[in-house]
Amino acid sequence: MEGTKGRLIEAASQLLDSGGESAVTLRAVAEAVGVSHNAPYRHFRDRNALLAAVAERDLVALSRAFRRRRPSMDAKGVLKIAIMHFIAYGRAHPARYRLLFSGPEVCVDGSSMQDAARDAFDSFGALVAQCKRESEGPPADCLKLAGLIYATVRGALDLELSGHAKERNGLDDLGATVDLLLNFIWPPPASLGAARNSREIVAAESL
Amino acid sequence: MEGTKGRLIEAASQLLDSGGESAVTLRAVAEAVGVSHNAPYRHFRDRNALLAAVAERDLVALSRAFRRRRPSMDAKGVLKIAIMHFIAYGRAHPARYRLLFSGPEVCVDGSSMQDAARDAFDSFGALVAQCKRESEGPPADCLKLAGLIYATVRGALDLELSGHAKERNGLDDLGATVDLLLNFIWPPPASLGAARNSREIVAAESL
DNA sequence: ACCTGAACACCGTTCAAGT
DNA sequence: ACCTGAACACCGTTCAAGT
Repeated sequence: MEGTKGRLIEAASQLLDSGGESAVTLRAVAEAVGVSHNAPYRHFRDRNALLAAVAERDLVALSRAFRRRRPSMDAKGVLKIAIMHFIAYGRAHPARYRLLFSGPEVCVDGSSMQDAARDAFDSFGALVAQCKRESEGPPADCLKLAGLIYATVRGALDLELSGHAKERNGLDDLGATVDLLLNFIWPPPASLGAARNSREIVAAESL
Repeated sequence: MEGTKGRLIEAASQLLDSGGESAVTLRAVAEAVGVSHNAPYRHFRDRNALLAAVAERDLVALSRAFRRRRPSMDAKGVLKIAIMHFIAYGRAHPARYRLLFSGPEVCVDGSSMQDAARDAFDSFGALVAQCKRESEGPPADCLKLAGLIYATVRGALDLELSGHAKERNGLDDLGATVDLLLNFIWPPPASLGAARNSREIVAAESL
């Protein structure tokens, strides 16, 4: 983590947080680290490669969070915590979050960032698989289910970060939107008249 | 639509399609229209304002598509067509699509782009409301439902456009992902052993 | 192996004029 | 009201050297 390369990545991360992507100028990054304005070219092919390195580092951190064990919790709880961690990351570092998913501009083909993204999704998929094992679930393919949840969380978070999530379009409460989806997939125990048929009640008992 | 202003917007749109956002340089736009490199400043406050104008124009077109009447079709069919239209737009014009939702960078506060975005979502919400009226649905708030569907479609489409949707993460088929969600919300008629209880069968009859 | 300084082409933006 | 040309500060990138 020491060495100029690591410090360049760290400086770029901080500039993303403080000023957005447009503030991440190779010259500003270099100055923050204390090297000449083109020293970064000894460590990264170009500006996009530096941004990709930042993204990869965050993806690895997300993967690790998704894989964290929580012994005293059921699978659905673990999944929800993971989702909330993801949301918290996006809210705290919107510019970096956007970087992870900003298409081929940054995501140089064949880079290790692709691997990191795959790894993060796999870890997420494992959480969904565990839910499917523990709860009475729908007959849907587990992979498709993970993809659906992942897409919804990302979509709702993107909408919030772009300022398009307002009260008037039912997206003001990110947690509520995610809960709505999860409750469609794994209906919760009967309560408040939400139970509409015996299947749901049986599912509730089986918890 | 004639006049330099309209032609600047059109030129910017084409540059977005052909070269991505980084290709939309005020100088390139001006040259495409045949004016001097800073004539755009007579029509737009700065580069972001021009991009916002492109986004607003696309949002208006989307609104209109969402409001299009389709007399011989049930509400769920109309909703699915609207979603597919949205997806087709994103696939055909990825850079412009991304522009619609790229946060406060482009979306100048107080601009009419905000209004256009609200209008587009309202039109979409009306389609969902019609579905709720026609089909036996869940007890969820209609606005929240529209928000959930909107977020999922956007999330799945974003993932596809950024190249993160692969077969291995269950997001390779955008239509399938959307169907999966819609079938959770409004269970389809019994078929292929998908019906699990009487509620679903009753719902099927009521179509 | 890593860094520096000068240089090039390009860009957003401003300003003083022009019609 | 709309446009032009020159100018400024800034940026990514390259290159010839330096240690």
